Amino acid sequence: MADINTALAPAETPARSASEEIRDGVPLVDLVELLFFAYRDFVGDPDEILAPIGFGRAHHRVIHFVNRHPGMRVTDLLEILQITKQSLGRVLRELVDEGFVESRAGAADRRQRLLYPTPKAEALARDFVGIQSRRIARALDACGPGSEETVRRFLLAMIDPEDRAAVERLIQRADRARRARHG
Amino acid sequence: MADINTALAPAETPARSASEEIRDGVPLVDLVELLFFAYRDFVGDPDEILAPIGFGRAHHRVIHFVNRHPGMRVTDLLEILQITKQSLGRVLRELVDEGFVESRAGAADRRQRLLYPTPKAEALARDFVGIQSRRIARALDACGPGSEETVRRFLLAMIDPEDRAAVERLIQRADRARRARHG
DNA sequence: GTGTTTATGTCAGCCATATTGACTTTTTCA
DNA sequence: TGAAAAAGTCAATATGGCTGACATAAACAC
Repeated sequence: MADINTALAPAETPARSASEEIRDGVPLVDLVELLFFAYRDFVGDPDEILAPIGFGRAHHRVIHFVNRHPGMRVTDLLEILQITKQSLGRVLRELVDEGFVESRAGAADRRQRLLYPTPKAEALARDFVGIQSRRIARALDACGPGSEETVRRFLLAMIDPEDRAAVERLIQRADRARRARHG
Repeated sequence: MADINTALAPAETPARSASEEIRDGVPLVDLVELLFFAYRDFVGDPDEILAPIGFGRAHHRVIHFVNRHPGMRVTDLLEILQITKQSLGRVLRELVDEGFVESRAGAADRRQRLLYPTPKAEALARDFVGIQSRRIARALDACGPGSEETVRRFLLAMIDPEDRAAVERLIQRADRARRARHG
């Protein structure tokens, strides 16, 4: 198992793998671990809301994306979550059965099932985004002014390049729709 | 289900929940989704390395932390991963059986089992950190100078306040040990 | 129009990772 | 000497994934 890091190291620098790289005083391996801990607590937030109603994190993800991007096709959701339709199937059926998600045939293409949140799901999704946004707002407060844009660019650039444009379009479309509703 | 966001809104601002908050032009909900996509791809990186050897993400996490913090107690690992000892048990047994982790009794307290990586695990861990560090380095390149420290502070502040000091100590101790080894 | 492709859904079986609860062994320590 | 701590184990269960096979309805291509 050859170490491709050392193999790629430029000749003029000392043999030092990317795992030992330090940038501006910050070892990158520290950021690897901090991202692990940050995400661990970030996804733990919705658990308090989910536990009483008997839903899990899979339900949280579906409710979030269906609420934020109403009218999304099943295929779109599969691509976002990167799971199989069989995996999504069970979760989605429960959400439809219990009145959190509505599935309507597409107007233009009636094969499609477009997914919409019910008022129950909208309330739940607001709570999810609320608790996670407050965590993010607190963290940005600790970073000084202008950090919002730095963090946004960092997270976007962390996404696989081939998916990045699609994610940007998805988010921009959702923001535009929200502005149209609320000003 | 009362919306505690609006309940907490200061009187002088319009009634706008945290889920609609915009800071410096960046809607916080965008950061919620970007963090989801960023982490999705970030944890996908090690899969390429794991698949051929029949290990999963649970094995990755254990190998990473045992390698980065050698001599860690089982209890420490349980607290970091926030799983039960029964869950860890199976994964750890596999890693010990296949010669990736060594478990030695503590010198001072012989009840403790201190965990050490074998050379095999060290090589694997270097590859894990390498591939994830390269993703982070690429992302930092997209953020301009000084973003390293902003991102570090952001991620640290995302961690639950009661765990933050422990995480900082853990990372600082590992960095000191690494400097002692490599200069 | 007929045939292929697409979007969706479903059945069946399986795997990885997590859980709770009960219990044991070894060792430390008051 | 007895309680408490660190670790390990057995059993049963839940969740959230997976592959493979197959079905249906609608769109589309020729």
